[in-house]
Amino acid sequence: MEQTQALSALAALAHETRLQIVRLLVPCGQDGLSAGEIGARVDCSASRLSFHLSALDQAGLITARRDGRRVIYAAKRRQIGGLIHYLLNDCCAGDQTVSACCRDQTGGACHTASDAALNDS
Amino acid sequence: MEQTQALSALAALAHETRLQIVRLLVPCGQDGLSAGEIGARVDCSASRLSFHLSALDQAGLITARRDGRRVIYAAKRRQIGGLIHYLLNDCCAGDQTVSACCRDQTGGACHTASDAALNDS
DNA sequence: TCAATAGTTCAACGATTCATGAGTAGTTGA
DNA sequence: TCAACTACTCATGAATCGTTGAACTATTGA
Repeated sequence: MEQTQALSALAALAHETRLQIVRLLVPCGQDGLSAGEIGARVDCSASRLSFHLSALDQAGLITARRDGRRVIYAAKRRQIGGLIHYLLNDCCAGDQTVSACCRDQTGGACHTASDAALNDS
Repeated sequence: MEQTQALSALAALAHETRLQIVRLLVPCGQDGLSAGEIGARVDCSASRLSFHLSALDQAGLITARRDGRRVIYAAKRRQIGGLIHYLLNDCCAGDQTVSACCRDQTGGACHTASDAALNDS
């Protein structure tokens, strides 16, 4: 993933409704959900929903396909994984503390030897 | 990490200059860099830099401490790791495809059996 | 062909964010 | 105390984003 792509993906996710849409779509996999179903669960107007869906689409985080009179949206899980990979490896250069906290957040503690004594770095 | 916190962290990262600052600070760990050093490497005006640094600070992604006449900024790596953990586990519910693509992006291929045949979901 | 259904697009408005430059505040050394 | 240095705050104008409602397009079935 390139920086431009990552930036637009981050901007797309930095919105409550859109994050909620992604949260809904990921477990549905390729089957996805229709715009109407998403709208019913997300509770926003049709035009607003359409706006957010196209923002996610343009950011490359979801795909759209028509099925009769419905439009089905599905999460592009590989792209989402790619974004997380980018944050972890490109932006944080595979930093051990970041990786450790990414893997394990139970209790908010980090478990790498070198960071056991750190306050909140 | 809570949703509100994650949203502000995502919004903070969704900007080229701020992402660049994080990229600079993570490898420096607790030592961090002074505002002046960051400004020299990031190439933006002092006031703009200050604005971006305070945005990152408010989002909980960096810390500031004074050292003489300098102000030293350091990445809060645990928070950054927490954000990535949130994306992976809360938003994507630990989805296997997302996790696999997050771990391995070589060639852009995913390696879970169930997703080998998927196009780009 | 026509009505109903499912979604999208558009213009308009308000709110927020961004970049700039001027001015201000804290720290140091003479 | 004062000048130099380092960094922040504030006011401004421009640009972007988010929301709304009305109008539009595409599809289906009678």
